Amino acid sequence: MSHPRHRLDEVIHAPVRFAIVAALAAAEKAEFAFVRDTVEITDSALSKQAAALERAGYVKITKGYVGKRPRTWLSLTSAGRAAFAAHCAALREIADGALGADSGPGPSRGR
Amino acid sequence: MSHPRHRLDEVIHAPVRFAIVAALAAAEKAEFAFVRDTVEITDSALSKQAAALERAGYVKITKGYVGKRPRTWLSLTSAGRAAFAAHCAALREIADGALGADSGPGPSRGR
DNA sequence: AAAGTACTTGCCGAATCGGCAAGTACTTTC
DNA sequence: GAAAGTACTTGCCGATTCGGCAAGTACTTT
Repeated sequence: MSHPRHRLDEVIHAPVRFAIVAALAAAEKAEFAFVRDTVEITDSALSKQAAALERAGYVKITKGYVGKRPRTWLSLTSAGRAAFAAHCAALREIADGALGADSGPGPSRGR
Repeated sequence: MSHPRHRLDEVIHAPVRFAIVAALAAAEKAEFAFVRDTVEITDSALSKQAAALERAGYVKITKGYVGKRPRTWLSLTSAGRAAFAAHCAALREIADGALGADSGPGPSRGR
């Protein structure tokens, strides 16, 4: 007795964050600039959303240097990976129909 | 040169509306109360979201009577069905990785 | 006449999002 | 060594959105 929509993760649902998490899920670890270019977002927005994802415990932000220049890397935590998987599963459940929620097919089925 | 996230339909993306549209996609035509119970939402919220979907041209709202009692039915328009399909496709593209966005696999690939 | 059914609408406060611009901490260039 | 550039970060701001609650509408049933 619970529609899969309730299992959607609000943090991951936002289009931008969904894209970021998906990009990270595929990449294992990615540079800030790479994610920014992939998702097509401004520095500012990525910085904010990444911080939000970190706050949620879904992303780990690592800072370091490449040569003498500062770099930031983003990677999913295991919690983030799990949340993403769960979110996708919920999305699929919803998309594949609310079938099974009621008795079955056929329109105009009152209660 | 465009991340699939840009193809997400804002009207459909909202969790509640996504659930409503999905329910309708599976049902062909459904009673207001059926959708409300399936999606687990209040009358007020469904009424508002359904109106929004109608404004977007995605849902058709039909009113009539069953015996002497008023009833409202919701159904997807063809535009709604198409938008839903497109939205799901974009969702999948994103979820299946931003692969193909850049040159290929491998982490730490700068620009 | 009062109550109930089946929604609809207005009001409201809370939360979110992105752009823009300034800030930080270094490094490189002139 | 002062100015400029790199790589983000943060604050401010206006716009939009969403849901709950409660009152309203139009009928019908008790």
